[in-house]
Amino acid sequence: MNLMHWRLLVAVADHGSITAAAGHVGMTQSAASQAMAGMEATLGAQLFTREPRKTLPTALGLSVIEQARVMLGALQAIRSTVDEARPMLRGTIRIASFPMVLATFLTPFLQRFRQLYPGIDVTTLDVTDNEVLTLLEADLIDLGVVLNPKPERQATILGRDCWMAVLPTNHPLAQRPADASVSLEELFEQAFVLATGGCSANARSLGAAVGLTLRDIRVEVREWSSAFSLVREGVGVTLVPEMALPVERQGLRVMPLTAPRYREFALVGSPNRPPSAAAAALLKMLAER
Amino acid sequence: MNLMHWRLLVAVADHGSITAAAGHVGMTQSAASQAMAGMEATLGAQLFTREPRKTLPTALGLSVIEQARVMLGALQAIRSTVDEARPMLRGTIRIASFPMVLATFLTPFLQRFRQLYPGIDVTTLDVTDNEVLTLLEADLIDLGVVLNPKPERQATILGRDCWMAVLPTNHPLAQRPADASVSLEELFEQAFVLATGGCSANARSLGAAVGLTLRDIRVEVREWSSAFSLVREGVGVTLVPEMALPVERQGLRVMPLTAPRYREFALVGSPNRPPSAAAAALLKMLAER
DNA sequence: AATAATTACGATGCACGTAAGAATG
DNA sequence: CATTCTTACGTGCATCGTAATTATT
Repeated sequence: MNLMHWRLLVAVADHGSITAAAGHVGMTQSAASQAMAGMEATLGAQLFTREPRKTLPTALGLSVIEQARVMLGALQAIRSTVDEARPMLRGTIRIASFPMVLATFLTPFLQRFRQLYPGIDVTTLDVTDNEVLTLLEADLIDLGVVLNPKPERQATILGRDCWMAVLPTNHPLAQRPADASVSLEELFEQAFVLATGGCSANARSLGAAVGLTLRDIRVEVREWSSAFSLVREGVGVTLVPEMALPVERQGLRVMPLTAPRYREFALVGSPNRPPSAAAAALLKMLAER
Repeated sequence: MNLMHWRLLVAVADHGSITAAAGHVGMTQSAASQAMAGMEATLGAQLFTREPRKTLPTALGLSVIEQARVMLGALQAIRSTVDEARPMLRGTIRIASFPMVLATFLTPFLQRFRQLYPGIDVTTLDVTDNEVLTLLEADLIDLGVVLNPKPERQATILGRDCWMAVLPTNHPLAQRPADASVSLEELFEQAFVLATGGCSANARSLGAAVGLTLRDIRVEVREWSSAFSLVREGVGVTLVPEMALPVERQGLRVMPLTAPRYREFALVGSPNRPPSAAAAALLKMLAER
């Protein structure tokens, strides 16, 4: 009982003749006759009455045909689905992002994506946030991770994290109760260790956005981890994304901001051309996550 | 791409493993692996990603599986339909009716029925209306045609026809305009040819039902055709069912009754036992006609 | 080592086509 | 006599199973 046989069954019903149906599905009269006989034998019931000039469905045949159409419809739907998905089957996506984000958000997501779209090669570049913009502008990558995307740019949010104040345990502000917070204004008055994580979005830019400036920058470092050492040594306080916090926080007091500030990571496509089918699939999956 | 393969596809999705799915549908690992590879090759797209411990559907695979379930559902529906229809596949129905009805209503209907239920033998007996009742009562037949069934008896209407007055062309009442009618009262006053057609429902019983009696019965015959000859010869007028009218109406004036009277034919089952599956199928088909 | 998938290969069987036969109008 | 379905028979492809291979944990 092959699938072709169900097509044949419906064709016989539509044409009122095995011969005509056979021609329609590309079989011999003989093959069609045998196939129909075989189906009836398998089901153990007569589906058509053979009269000299025409073969018409029995009552049971009519029911069966109706459901056979459903079956064939589903089969056709499968074929359409596959054909429509064909552009997304193969392809390449180059994604640029900056350190931390790659490991924290992108990697687990891409693992799932690669599982769902095994034909699409996804390569990632680990650069700075400014370089992402350059690469996007030059169309050297398909997608890039940007921080705090402008609303006019269509961007898909990948995740966000919260800026946290980090102080030496013995710092006066660190003596507040367990669930206390610290305001950006207070923080900016302190001796400060400015860490950038290689990003242009850092404590300084965060302050600038609300008209605050750091009063007393003692050191400026690129690596977040360096900043934590300096804070432990009592050089100053610092402000870092939650994601960058170390597991070992001995000697550090981590406090939320009174008015929480976030940085959002989003994936954006090239500003110059629409995303490829592969990239579109990735963005769609991200949006539906 | 066999139907079993679609079952396999769904089973793989459900079990997350080709091996487990193979066992579930009764195949070897090898056969299953080959089958899946074959399906993917035929569709020209990868449906699963093979990882060492599990094989999970790709995005396309998920869509395909969804529709494959529809397909298999339809297939299962077909199997159920056939199984449920099995009692109606074979059987015997004996139907008793009386002349005219058999030819006019029953035969074309039974022709269609035999086409739709070729496994059911339908035999017909041609008897009088009284005999039908006797046969039904004695459970010697499955179905019988009765005239004007009592409402309390569950009966399926086969058809009806209209009582018509038949007069000699030169009869005084026959001189009325083309679309004129004649009342039962007028008719019963005339010299009358009483025809019965072998039925107990005839002009006399029709009159008795409304308190009229035939004033002047000149002849009483069994065959309708005999009555028409007598009317042509001017022996009297008669009242016959429309169905019984001859094609050749030379010398006859056929007029409707002023208050039309009908006789209804209906199929009823035995009053003692429920109808067989086969008989039920016939009654259902008649009711849905 | 254990589990899972793929590959190789031989065998079975099913479905097809050619061709002849039967039935019906 | 033409049309349609069925039967007979031989062939070929598809699919299956056994068993060996690969790959991963």
